[in-house]
Amino acid sequence: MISIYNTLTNQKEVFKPLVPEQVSMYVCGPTVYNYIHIGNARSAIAFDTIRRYFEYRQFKVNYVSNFTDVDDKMIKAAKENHITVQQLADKFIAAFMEDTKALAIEPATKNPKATENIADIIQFISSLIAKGYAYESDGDVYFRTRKSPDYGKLSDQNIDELEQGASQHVDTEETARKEDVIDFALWKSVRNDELSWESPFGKGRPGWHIECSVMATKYLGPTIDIHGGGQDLMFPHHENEIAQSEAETGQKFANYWMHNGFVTIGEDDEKMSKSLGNFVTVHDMIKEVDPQVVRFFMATTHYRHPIQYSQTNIEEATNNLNKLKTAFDNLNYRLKDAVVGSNQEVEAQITESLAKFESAMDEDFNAQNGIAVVYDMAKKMNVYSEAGQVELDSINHLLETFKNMTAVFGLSFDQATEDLGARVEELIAQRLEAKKQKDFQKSDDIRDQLAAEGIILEDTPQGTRWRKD
RNA sequence: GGCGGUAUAGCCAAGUGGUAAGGCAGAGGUCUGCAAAACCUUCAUCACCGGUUCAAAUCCGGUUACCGCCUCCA
Repeated sequence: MISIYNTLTNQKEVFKPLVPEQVSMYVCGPTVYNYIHIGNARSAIAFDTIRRYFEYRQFKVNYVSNFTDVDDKMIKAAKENHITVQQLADKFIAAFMEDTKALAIEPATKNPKATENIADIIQFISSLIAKGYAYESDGDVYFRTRKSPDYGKLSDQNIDELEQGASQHVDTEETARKEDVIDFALWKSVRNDELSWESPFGKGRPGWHIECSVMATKYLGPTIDIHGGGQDLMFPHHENEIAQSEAETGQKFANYWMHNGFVTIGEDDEKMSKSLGNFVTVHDMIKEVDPQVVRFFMATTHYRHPIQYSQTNIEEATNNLNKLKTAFDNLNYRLKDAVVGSNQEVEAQITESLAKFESAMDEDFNAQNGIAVVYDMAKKMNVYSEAGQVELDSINHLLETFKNMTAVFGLSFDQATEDLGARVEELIAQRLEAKKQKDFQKSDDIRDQLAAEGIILEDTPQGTRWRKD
């Protein structure tokens, strides 16, 4: 039984899917006007990990995540680069695919684009107008926020206080067209030659929030199981999505709302964001940091907690990941001398670890507790790899279980079957011979030489084990 | 001003009533020709004050500090 912390109710709730064994998830994706930054990556990793755990738990997951490929920022960036909005979008969608692949994020079931759903968006807006939830004003269309009876329920905001807050940040020209300052745009009129579409309300383009309502309901139905995104999207974006969607369908939009924490950066622990200009793109980061380390670091931090992206934390993650890799390799090395059969004690430990892992992850995807079980497994694997006699079935079972658990975090461990090459094999053999003759000077020289080439030799009772540095 | 979130060892970080998981770093030890890897041992009373309780990091009240949202942002 999986529990989820639901931002809508501010408490943990038992997850009950709309359809047994299935999960529909909608996660707000990026605006594709630049390379994604590590905050976007954090969100994608958090929800990918959640998705992977559902899949581990045998759920069939329908995971939809959009690309916002038309808005003011897109148009501005396209102009600056003297390319079309479409070309800009194509470029950064391709980059997104590349970056997320490096971070071992599974492709979404569907990545709809706003521009591919304009007809549905217009339809949705027309319907809201017909129902009295929206109104046209000088070519724009706005949502009547006050018609939404429980507006503010997600972010726990009071509509009157929002109104006060909103009045401090107004674009007077736009306000003049609104009935109420807290109304938000569904459709923005376009008067020049910018990217636009014809509509019953005139030439224009969709507002930001509407695309998610349209695409979520279109691809996943009027009610979805889980809607996710970064904490900063809670208000106004998700609040507005709820208002629009529930006005249109008359049904609850999403049963569970999940929001991931931020990435902070620098000594001040400051929130990283594009507007502050202190962001690191994934494109740049993975030139310097192993993407698997980043994946590990972010996936094993609790998704609701902030992540401090720092040199120290990345180094620590590197050490921890190496520890896991070493444990895997150490046990893997014993396959060659394992005897047929299985070990009851080891089997019992596996069963126990699995139960612990699952109860940890069932509890709102508590990755910290989950990874603690993985560390424990690694320790058991190391202990077993030093046993005098090891059993083939149990080694394989341990390795397989370890792989399954770590796969939830997007990690993969491969059996080292790589051929080192005849020259290296020969050197290892020479070192062994030198050791036999107690010519330690020579054996150490060979070890140092290989170490310089990135090949680490380790002596065990079963022979010389090697790994790449 | 409104709303929300944090505060646990040198660092990262679990833990919502029963006497502090785990990892990194550190110290000591075992194994090894020496290493490496690994294993073992060791390392905190939970921001502060007050209260409830047989019992609180965990509940209640208050204080302080930091962070986020309320405007584009994952």
